[in-house]
Amino acid sequence: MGVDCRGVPGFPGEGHDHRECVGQALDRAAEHCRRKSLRLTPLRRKVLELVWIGHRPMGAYEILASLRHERQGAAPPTVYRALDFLIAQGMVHRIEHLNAYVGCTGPDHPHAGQFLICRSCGLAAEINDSRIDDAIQDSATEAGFSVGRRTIEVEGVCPNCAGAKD
Amino acid sequence: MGVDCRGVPGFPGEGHDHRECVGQALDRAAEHCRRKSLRLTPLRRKVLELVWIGHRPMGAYEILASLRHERQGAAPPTVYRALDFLIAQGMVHRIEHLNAYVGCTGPDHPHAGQFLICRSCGLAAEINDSRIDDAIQDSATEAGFSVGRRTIEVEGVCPNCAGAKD
DNA sequence: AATGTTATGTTATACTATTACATTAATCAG
DNA sequence: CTGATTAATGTAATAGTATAACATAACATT
Ligand SMILES: [Zn+2]
Ligand SMILES: [Zn+2]
Ligand SMILES: [Zn+2]
Ligand SMILES: [Zn+2]
Repeated sequence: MGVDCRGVPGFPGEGHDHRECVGQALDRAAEHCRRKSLRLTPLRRKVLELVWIGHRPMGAYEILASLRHERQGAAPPTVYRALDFLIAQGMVHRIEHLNAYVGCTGPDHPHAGQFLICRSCGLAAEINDSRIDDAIQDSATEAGFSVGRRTIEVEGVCPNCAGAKD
Repeated sequence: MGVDCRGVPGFPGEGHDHRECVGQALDRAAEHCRRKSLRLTPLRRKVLELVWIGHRPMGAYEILASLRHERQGAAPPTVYRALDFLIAQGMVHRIEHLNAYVGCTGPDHPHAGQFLICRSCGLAAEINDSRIDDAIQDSATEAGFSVGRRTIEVEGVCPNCAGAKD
């Protein structure tokens, strides 16, 4: 069934079964909400699906445009409120330097995502590497700084795109 | 003369001579431009000075408002163009998650800044810790990803503010 | 001075996000 | 089931951030 696009870290290969990939994300979200007695409403579910449509970060207004295909009256707050919920639940991360949003593969335990973002194809891979977290923690501690939310975003070229240059 | 606010890493203490601190930043900028035959125009110099006024990230429109005190016709492009120049020369960094800009202490060799940003007082300390860079580099390499620009922003509580709680 | 280049002025607009308040839908007590 | 309560969404307006496009001015080179 192609490459497992939930594999972290890594970029999804070309052949991966993306329908399955999105389906799993939606299933995880449903299960997560069920356990926490939260409401994965049709709107929230749809926004999550739209965020997952590619493995690339999507802008809020891009999501809004898609959403309007089936929900004609949707407005910015419609999307931003759904995103707020999904982010609070760890199902979506915000990429600061793109003002864009991307689905998270492992919402079970809270974490700030660490991202590799390809400048060529736009795909984003979430890596959650404890070495990076540890290095930040060590450095901050030496400065007497108590660490909260972290933003780790690395722009560069993914292996697929680097290979394509040959 | 108080704590040296150019010391990296670290947060400037209360007593540091900030006039001197800004003066040094402007001097470094002038020297940098002289060596590279770049023009540190009055506008660019003033914007750099405004960015340096606090050790806290400043928004573009906040800079614009200050700038207008002495340059009545200033408009958004006035500020953004100066910031573009200063960023390209490594004299200023952009803090993505605040949409704000902060002066860099070491523009000599190009680098992406790593920042500790206090959620209480707003001060930003630039740390450029090779351990963090190395961890990112290692992780990216294992994913086959070639690293370009990095965004490392850590929000938390600085030692001054943590101490103030007592 | 004539020319080409870089920087700035100026106006308008695009893009991103939030406020405020009205309405609807789900939950819960009785 | 009804009514009260809370949570979610609809809707309109606005705030905040950044850029496009073109004109003018300053600077550098010949
Ligand atoms: Zn994640
Ligand atoms: Zn790529
Ligand atoms: Zn720096
Ligand atoms: Zn502080």
